Formats: sequence, C-alpha cells, structure tokens
Amino acid sequence: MRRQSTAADGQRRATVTDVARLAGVSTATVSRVLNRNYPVAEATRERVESAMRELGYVVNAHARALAGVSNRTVGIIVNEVVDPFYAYIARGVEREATLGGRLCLVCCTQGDPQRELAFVELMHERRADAVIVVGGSIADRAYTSELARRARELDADGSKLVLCGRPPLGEQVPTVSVEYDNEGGAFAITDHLLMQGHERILYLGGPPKLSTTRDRLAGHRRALGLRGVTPDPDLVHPGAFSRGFGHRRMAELLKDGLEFTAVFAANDVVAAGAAQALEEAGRRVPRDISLVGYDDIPVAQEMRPKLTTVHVPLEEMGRQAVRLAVSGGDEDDWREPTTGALRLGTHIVVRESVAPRTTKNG
Amino acid sequence: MRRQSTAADGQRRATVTDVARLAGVSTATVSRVLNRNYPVAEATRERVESAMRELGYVVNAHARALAGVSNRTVGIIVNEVVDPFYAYIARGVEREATLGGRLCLVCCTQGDPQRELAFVELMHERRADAVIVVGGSIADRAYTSELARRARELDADGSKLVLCGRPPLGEQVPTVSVEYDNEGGAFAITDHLLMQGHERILYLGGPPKLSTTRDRLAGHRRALGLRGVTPDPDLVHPGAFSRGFGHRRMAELLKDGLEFTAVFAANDVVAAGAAQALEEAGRRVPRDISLVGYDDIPVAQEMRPKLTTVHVPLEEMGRQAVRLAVSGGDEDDWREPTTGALRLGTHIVVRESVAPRTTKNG
DNA sequence: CTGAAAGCGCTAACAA
DNA sequence: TTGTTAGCGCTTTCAG
Repeated sequence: MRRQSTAADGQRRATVTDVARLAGVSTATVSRVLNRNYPVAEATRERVESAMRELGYVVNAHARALAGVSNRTVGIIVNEVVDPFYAYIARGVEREATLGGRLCLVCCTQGDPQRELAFVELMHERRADAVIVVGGSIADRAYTSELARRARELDADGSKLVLCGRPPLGEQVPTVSVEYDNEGGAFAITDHLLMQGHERILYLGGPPKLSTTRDRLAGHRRALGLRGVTPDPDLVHPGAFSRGFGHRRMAELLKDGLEFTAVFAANDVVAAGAAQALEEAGRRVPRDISLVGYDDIPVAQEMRPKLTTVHVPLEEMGRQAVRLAVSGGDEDDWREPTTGALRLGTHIVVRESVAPRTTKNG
Repeated sequence: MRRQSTAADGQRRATVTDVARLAGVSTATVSRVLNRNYPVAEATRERVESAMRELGYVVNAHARALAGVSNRTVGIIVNEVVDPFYAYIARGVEREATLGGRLCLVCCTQGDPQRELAFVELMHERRADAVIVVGGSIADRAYTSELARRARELDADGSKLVLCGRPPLGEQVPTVSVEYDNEGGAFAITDHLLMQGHERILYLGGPPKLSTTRDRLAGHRRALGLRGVTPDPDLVHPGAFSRGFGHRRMAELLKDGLEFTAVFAANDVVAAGAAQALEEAGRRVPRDISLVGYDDIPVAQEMRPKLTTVHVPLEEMGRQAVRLAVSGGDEDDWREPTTGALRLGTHIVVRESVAPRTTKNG
C-alpha cells in the first residue's frame, strides 16, 4: 500500500470509512448525513456526527467532485488584482458566484497572454463551471485560435468561456460575452470636450494594440469627425494603462512644447499620472488644460479637481458574466445551447476637470 | 451505468482510457506522457499526444488530486477584493503562490466572521496547501475557538492556517503568522503630530472591537502618554474603515464644534472621507487642520495635499505568508513542525498633510 | 519501455 | 432507514 502512515505523523487523515467504522454504520450512511439529501434516523445521524467530530473528519472535495457532483467553481482571469478596473469586475463575479453557492478562483496574468491561456487550461482541468477572461485582448492570430480551441474544449465539457470586456472570438466559437459600450463612452466624452470648445485634444495612454484602446480611440475619432475636426496624429500618444506612463509621457510632451487645450486619458489611472505632470509643470486643471479619464474608478473622485470621466458598470459586468455562464444556479440539468452576449451601457460623469476653452490657450 | 452519454450531447468527456484506446496503449502510458516523469518511447509519446489532441483531452485535476498528487493550491480569505489593503496582500500571495507553481483561491467574507469560518472549511475540503486569513479579527470567544479547531484539523492534514495581520490564536494552536508593527506605526505617526505641536488629536474610524483598531489606538495612546498629553475620550471616534464613515462622522464632529487641530484617521480610506468633509466645511488641510492616515495605499498619493501616513508592507506580507506556510515550494517531503511567526516593520511616510500647529487653532 | 491492476475517498444505484 | 457495491479518472507499484 502506498502513502499510508508516515513515520513522522503516523496519523492518516480520516475518511468516510473511518467515520463509518467508528460510528458502526456503512459509508453510504455517512455520505447521507454529509449530504443531508436522504432520510437518516436521528440517532444514527448523531452517532455519525460525533464520530466525525472525534476524528476531525473533513470531506474531500476532490473525491466528491470525482464521484460526480459539480464542484461549483467559477474561475476568473484578470491582469492584476490591485487594478480597480479588474478588482471591481472580480467583485461582481465573486458576489454572483457566491449567490449561486459557488467558489471563485482568481488568477492573475500580469498581462501575459501565455499565462492567460495556461490559466484557462488550469481552470478546465479543475472542471470550473465557467471561466471568465477579463479585459481587452490583442488581436494575435495564434493566440486567438488557441483561445478558441480552449473555448471549444470547455464547451464540449459543458462549461463556458466568458469574454468580459473584449471582442468575440468569431461566430463559430462557443463563448458567452459581456461587453460595455466602450466606443460610445469615448465618443461621448470627446464630444463633451468638443462642446466646450476644445479642438486640440491629446489622446494619452493605453497599449496600442489592445482592443480596449482601439475602441476608445475609435470613439474619439468618430466624435472628432462628426464635429469636423481633422485628427492630428501628433496628438495621439498610446502607450500603457499605468500612472507612470501618464506622468512620464505627459511631462515629455509638455517639455516638447506640444500644443493642446485638453487631454483625453485612456483611463483614470493614466489621468492621475497626467494630472501630476501637469501640476508639476505649473499648468492648472481645468483652467489651463482640461482633463478627462475613463472607467470611473474611485481615484476619479479623490483627485482635485475631481475627474470628469466615463462610467463603466464594472461590478455589474462581473455579475452578468457569471449569470450568463451558469444556468440558473440551481437547476443544473438543462443548459441553454445559446452563445449569449450582452452589452452594457456607459455614460459620462461630469465633475470638475473640464472647463471651456479660453482664447489664451492653444 | 450512470451519467454516461446524455441524449442531448451524446459525447462523454474524454478520459485517459479513451486516449489510451485510441493510441493503442495502456492508461499507464498515457499517464506517463501526461506527467513527463517517466521514460516513454518517442514514437509512443507522439501517438498519445496526437490522440489527446484529437479527443480534446483535458486531464481531470480532481481525479489527479484524489490519486495522490498535491493539488498545489493556496487559499486566501479577505474581507473585500476591491479594498486596496486586501488587494495588495492578495497580490503578494498570488505572486508567491505562482512562483511555487500553485494556484490561488480567493474568497471574500464581506466582513462576516461566519463566512470566514465557512471558507476555511471549504479550503480544507479542497485540500489547499495553506489557507491564509487576512486582516484584523474580533476577539470573540466562540469564533476564536472555532477557528482554532479548524487550524488543528488543517494542521493534522498537513496544511497550515496562516494569520496575516492579526493576533495569534494561542500558544497551543498550530498556526503560522505574519504581522506588521501596527502599534509602532500608530505610535510613530502620533508622535509626528505631537512634534508639530498638536495636542488635541482626533482619532477617527476603525471598527471598535477589531484587533487592528485596538492596536492602532494603543500606539496612539502610548505616544500621547509619553509626551504627557492626557487622552481626551471626546477625541476618540472609532466606527468603520470606510470612506463614507470618515466623511459622515467628520462632518458631524465639525458641525458639533468639536475642537482639535489634527486628525489621525484609522486608515487612508477614512482619511480620504475626512478630507472631503474638511474641504466641504472650508477647513484647509494642513493649514487649519493636519491629517494623517494609515496603510499607505495609492490614494494617499492622489490626494491633495498628499497624505502623510504609515507605510505597511502589504504585498510583502502576502508573500511571506505563503513562504512561511508552504515548505520550500518543491521539496514537499519534510515539513517543519514549527509554528512560524513573523513581524514586519512599518514606518511613517511624510507628505503634505501635516503642518505645525498655529496659535490661531485649537 | 510498457501493461495490468490496485487503490485514492466519495456517491448513488440497487437490495434488503 | 440502512448496507453493498460499482464506479468516477488518474497514478503508481509490480511484473513483464
């Protein structure tokens, strides 16, 4: 026999068999008191329960899962837990999963698509009811087809891959998706700037090839076009979604003497960095320069002036992601064969960081 | 036979047996190519691998765990993922776990000790290598002994309960713990205020019975005592760790005409709320009122003026928690029977929210 | 290098 | 109401 008692501890972990023996019943009975899904005589139940307590028995979730009961797990894969964009989505997922009696597994890719792929596989190995990938993606051929393959495998096993805040993988690929009106929000906030008379608007931040950045830029350009403002390539500066990038790049641009009267930061974090650079350069927001962000994470309300930005229903996206992916929550029998999709709205939140363009600028 | 092919899908998920049959080998061989831990002829390996691909085979982690291999998981239980205090600790845990090839399970209690207990149990059922409970605790008799019981069960099964940022459960209870010098930080920052001439310092926020609050308050009082300032009970206002509480209570206190020249917020989030109330009341920080926080989360640098606060090595605590709990990361054989404990240092970070007391105040 | 077979701990028919 | 027993899918001796 293998891995019985070690010299070190001598004490194997207790199993149903041990409990059954001690209580003088069969393993089936133990299982029944464990699951409370079958009648068991009161006296018997008590004997079993006390045996369990005496032995410090803890049921083995793996054995249980193997024996056929769903393990009630949903996996969520994000870039980074400390990033509020992901954290709020994760909260939605966690809350909704918990509501359905499910556990939530969180994995962080640190922005590496390879790790993302590996995590999807890992969640599948653990037989998660659903695996949710969050945030923009890069339209890479090989990567996309790999992810599609995993989506199919997952689907074949009765789970679902959920795309949260990123474009679908193609018609043929069985996924469910929860998006938000990214392009629309960018359009709206750019238009807000335009309405205040700003025409030279600096677009700052966001990984250039990320779907999120592309959508925001698209909305931005559409607004410009609609108001008859010709886009100036010198005003477009993608890069990253970090505070450091916002700060650094803005400082450089200021030093180079680039002219603009407003800044559209690709997200609130970049806006915070940009705000600091502006402050350090002695440019006042919004008097000298107007500034807007995207996402509406808490920092937007903490900044002074408070940041005008686009609200994204982060937590709700997370909730919907699990709702769409797992049927019902209780009735596990019948699964919709549909490839669900959902698109939530965004809207701008006007605070204090935008002012009408004054003639002395630009 | 049970749960074979359903009318609906007809296609059972592939198992090693299926792969073995298709490749014309035994299941043992399939297992060997899966684990790459045994010599397998090149030709055989290829046949098996292509069979796996053809079948869309994905190994079942539960079966594997049941068959004896560690499932390489660590569980972390926090109040709330979107709270940066927890998020940064979680990041440390996640990073370190990943380094050891482990997966990280995150559970959120939303502040409910009962849910915390339930989650510890759940992680145990899933045979996590370690389960880490994060953040202050309330010294409740029943709760403590329940947690202690689970710590023992976990220990009996070769796992560890890690206390991260909270006091130990008692000498007899097998846990490992990672703390930070909470009291010392509170002492230091209070002293900083004292050195600037402040004597009427308002202590604001933190659940009154939480260990975290008690320690911070203790440090605060010790500093006061050392400088010969008699504590005024009217200046102590615990309550919660939320921005809303900081804002609300500060507004009330201001309206009631309470006199003080400085505020020690129980954490940075409370400080942010207090800052807003101060701002709304027309009191300038730090000119009229000095303000300090605790934790040094990112918001502290975003506030204007930037917040002077106590730095807590959050991410490092998370890392140490898993390092202490799981031996090595590779050699699983020999486990230290020790009840490890670690206490990390804290230090104040002076920014812009404190000024010397002026005579016109207080 | 490969196969046969004995479990890992639990659940769910089926019998009693 | 309870017991017997056959798996769930995988790993791992022990023999070839």
